[in-house]
Amino acid sequence: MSTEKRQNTLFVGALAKGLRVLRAFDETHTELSLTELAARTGLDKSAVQRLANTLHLEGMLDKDPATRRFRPSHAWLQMAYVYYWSDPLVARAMPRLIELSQQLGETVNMAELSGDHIIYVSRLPCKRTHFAASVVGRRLPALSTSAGRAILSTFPADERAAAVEQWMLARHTPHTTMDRSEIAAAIEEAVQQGYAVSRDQMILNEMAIAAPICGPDGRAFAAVQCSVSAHSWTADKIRRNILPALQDTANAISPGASRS
Amino acid sequence: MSTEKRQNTLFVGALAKGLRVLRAFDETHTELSLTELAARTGLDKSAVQRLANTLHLEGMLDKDPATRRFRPSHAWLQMAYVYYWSDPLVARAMPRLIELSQQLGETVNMAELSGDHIIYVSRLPCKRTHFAASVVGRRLPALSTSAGRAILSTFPADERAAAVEQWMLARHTPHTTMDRSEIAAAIEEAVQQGYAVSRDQMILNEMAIAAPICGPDGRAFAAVQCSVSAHSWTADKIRRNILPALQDTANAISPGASRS
DNA sequence: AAACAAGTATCATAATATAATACTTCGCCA
DNA sequence: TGGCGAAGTATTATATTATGATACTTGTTT
Repeated sequence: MSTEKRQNTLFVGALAKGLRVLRAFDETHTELSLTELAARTGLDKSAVQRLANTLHLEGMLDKDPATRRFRPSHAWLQMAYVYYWSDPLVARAMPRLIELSQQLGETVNMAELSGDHIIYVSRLPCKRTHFAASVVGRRLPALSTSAGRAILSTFPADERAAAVEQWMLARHTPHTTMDRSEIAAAIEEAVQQGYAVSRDQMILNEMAIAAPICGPDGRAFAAVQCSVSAHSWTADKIRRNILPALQDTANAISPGASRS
Repeated sequence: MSTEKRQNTLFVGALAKGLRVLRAFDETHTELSLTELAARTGLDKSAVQRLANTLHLEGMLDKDPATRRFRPSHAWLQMAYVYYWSDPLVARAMPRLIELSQQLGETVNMAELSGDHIIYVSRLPCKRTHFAASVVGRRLPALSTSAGRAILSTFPADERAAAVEQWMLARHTPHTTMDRSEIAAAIEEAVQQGYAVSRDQMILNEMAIAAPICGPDGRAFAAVQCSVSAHSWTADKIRRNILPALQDTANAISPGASRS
């Protein structure tokens, strides 16, 4: 794309284009034809033909013989499997997250910071919920999530300020906070309390509470989060019934804490 | 690799090599240096340098600035996220799997057939368990799993026979059944009963029971599975306490069944 | 049945991936 | 501390190979 990359002899354009084909698939584009791929990637029809064909032969894309449309293959799931083994936090956290979800009987998630987004790494749904809330790998703007705010609350003040100013925001519900000073206030509250609570940010009637998972330096890179329905919970009830176990779990996961 | 692919003008070698770099990572190789990548892929050092660098720039590989080693990035998780949206079975199954796991209080999985393997698509762990058993995307030889056998049990007799004969087997525990006639017998039992039970196949002291998720033609392509500890369960208790709900769930998920 | 759109195949051309090599940095052991 | 060796990084001439225009085939629509 940018000239720097193209000029660089250490950059393999064909590979980058292949990845662009893979990235053409998303939540709303789960099955794409050749021409749709060409349109979405901005690549030449012939190029897409060759790239998609290669990805198909290599098992990265399934092809419906009837419609000739491409879909993500099981290999996309396997990539997550390999990721899990590569992330030491997951192995450390999993047993405690399971315990927590059993104890609370409510949906428990773990999220990691990924640029200015958080990404859900582990999800243990306990209640029927909106599909997107039960699937790993989802990325959301960190500023709009309790997990992101909990993580940010462990950063030095200047970094917090920079993040609140610059990190992206996107409206997901009519009540998503788009006012950055409000977000700053929420984060400062999290700094004081050691946890973050949010409401109606991503889904209506969803309340979430998150506690940071801190490294030895006190800086968080992940958070344990619990989301509940506002129909059956209040902020106060959450603080009384969820917060203690949530915080214990986050602390137990934090590297530096004693083993099991 | 094979000459057919290389000769084909519709095959982009550079992309295939890039994928080979990605596939160099697995459970036991979660972090690789340039030279290790070259060794594992069989590619030239310079080629790996260019490919890995491209994957890094495109956000597919993280690079530890200190050790210069590459690791799978969060993008690997996002691929799973996109996969989930592309697989209609997942959306259909998720709420019922959650319900089932809550009802049973035991680990519930959904697996799909993928060649001669099954792949875990959804996992709802309820008890502390071995890490690999709590992570999606794991592929296991279908013949050695209750899910695989349950799926196979819905196939016509000749296909069952061919699978039992040809599909791969791998020893995972001292008790993994390596005798194909024993496996054939287990599958015939599943044909009669409509579900499959297995024991000690992948993990010692693990018992599993699986019911097929069938298409309108009666042929299964996935299964709901429940795994429990042999310390607290017997085959009989499983049949009494787990099977009914498990089968109801599998049937409810099967396309053609009435909605919700 | 005709017309069109989408998928597939072919090919000359030039762009670009290649791999040899040289350079730099890092870690190890004397 | 200093020097050796291995690993990572950068450069370049060469020819492999990706490109995209074009022609062909299929199958869908009106």
